[in-house]
Amino acid sequence: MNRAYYKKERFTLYLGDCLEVLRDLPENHFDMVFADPPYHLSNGGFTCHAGRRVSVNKGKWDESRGIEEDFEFHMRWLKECKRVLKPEGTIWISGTYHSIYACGFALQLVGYKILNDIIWYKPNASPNLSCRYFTASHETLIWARKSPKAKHTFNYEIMKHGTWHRDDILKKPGRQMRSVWAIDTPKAAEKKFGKHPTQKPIALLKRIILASTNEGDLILDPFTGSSTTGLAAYMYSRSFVGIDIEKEYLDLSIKRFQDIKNLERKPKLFARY
Amino acid sequence: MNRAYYKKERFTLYLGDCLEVLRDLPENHFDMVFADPPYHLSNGGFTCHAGRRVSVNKGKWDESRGIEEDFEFHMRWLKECKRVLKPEGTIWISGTYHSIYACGFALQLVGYKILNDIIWYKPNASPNLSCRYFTASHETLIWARKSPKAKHTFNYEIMKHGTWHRDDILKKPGRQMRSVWAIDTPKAAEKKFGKHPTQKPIALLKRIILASTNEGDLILDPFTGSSTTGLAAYMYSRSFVGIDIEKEYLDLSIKRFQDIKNLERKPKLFARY
DNA sequence: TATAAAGGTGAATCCGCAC
DNA sequence: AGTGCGGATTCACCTTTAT
Repeated sequence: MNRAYYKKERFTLYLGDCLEVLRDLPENHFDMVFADPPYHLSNGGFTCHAGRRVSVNKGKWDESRGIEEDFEFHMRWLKECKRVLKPEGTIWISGTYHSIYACGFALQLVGYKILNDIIWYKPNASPNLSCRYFTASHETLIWARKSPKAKHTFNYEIMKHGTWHRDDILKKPGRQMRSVWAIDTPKAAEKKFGKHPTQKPIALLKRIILASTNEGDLILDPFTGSSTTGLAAYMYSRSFVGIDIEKEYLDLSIKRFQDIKNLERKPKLFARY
Repeated sequence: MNRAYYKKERFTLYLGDCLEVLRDLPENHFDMVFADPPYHLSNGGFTCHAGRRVSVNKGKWDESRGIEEDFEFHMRWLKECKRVLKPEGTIWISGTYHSIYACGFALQLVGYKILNDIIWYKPNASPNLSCRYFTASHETLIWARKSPKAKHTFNYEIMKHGTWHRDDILKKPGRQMRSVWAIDTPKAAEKKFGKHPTQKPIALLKRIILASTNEGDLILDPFTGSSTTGLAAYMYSRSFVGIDIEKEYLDLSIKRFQDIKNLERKPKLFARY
């Protein structure tokens, strides 16, 4: 068993390759997985290597190879996550078009049942500078259940009657939560300890966790990055296990976790819903 | 060569299996393809057969078989569409989570380059009756180019400076068109000649056609249904070829096309942008 | 002290130009 | 013909200044 890189109360971090760490975790163990997998080789011509972005543009043959290799990778980690999920457990996957189609198709092939796809709309997205495309201003989240049969957690009333509409122009008060959410990308205040390229806003993870888990549940993030998932889990009295291959990001996670005590003094960030 | 089921001016319909009709069309011929492919066997437990929906629920083995068969089908029609597209041509694919991940991944494997994914948000979507999921209120559209190299058409200024904001709460006037569009589902007036299960609003197709084609361009819809694509193409002086395997839907298409003359008297439907 | 206006900064991609 | 650099593009944020 891998030794934890950091453990405090209900917040645990493992340093290492996600497939290797996952193999050592017990099966039927987690209530929910949130995963923001890396893009790898395909499409963008970049891969994440030792914390730096390295060009791997080797022409069309390699690009198509990259797509297939990405897909194999997604199949592998999705299978491992399925093993460690409880039968009634669910998984969230986030991504842009570079990765989400391979992920979503792999998810279906591995046997998960998709429950919803959710669109995170970013009202404050950056403009498109090339002026030859639409301005990318959303990410896709897929929510799926391990087993086609089991009964998943969905906190319908909290989603419906919470005060989400105060920050989300698309949520109508007292109406059902829909599949498109308007949430700003993180502002400077949320990034004060350092930057992670795909850092999610805490408001997004809070909504996900409140919707699909209960107090005391155990949540896993196999590509934890700066651990926004872990912070939201901790705030709502869930337990958390995060994995990342980059020590740099785990150190950033720890700084953010230790700062939660400061956040506690700001009631707005801890508003229940 | 298949004989056209209907042809008038720039509006042509073929009756038959889309793969067979596509095989008879010349290569490097079309400027744009819009496709709303069927779900087939997987996931929903339904298949479209002779105009009726037939249950094909045969348990898990068949479900997984269905996913793979769907994928093979998507690979086939996407390859055929690639052949008939001009090098600088683009393709739009629409779908919900049941089909869009298989389609998107097949698209990438076949060698298209994804340009954007667009979210069609439906402000007037139906509520979720089970109360165990988020309310599905969007569809996904993928926009991709045949060749990774060639230069595609994108009418940036029309998208940016058009009056879209009059009907779309997410479009800011004078700002770039973004990847999430708020457009209502078709009202009764748009369905007066009959119903098609996945009929799209004319406003959606008008935006797509104005964004990604020029006057006189040739547009193909291999699963044309009630031919909303064809109507929008005709209104904007593009040429159109539609294919469907259901005679019933082609007859509906013809009724709608012949009614365009009436629409012409209603300036609102013909507003340029 | 709060609100409003004004100016500088940064992000990603493509183009043309020089070599 | 490939490489590599600089410029252009847009819009939300952040900071500074003004009311």
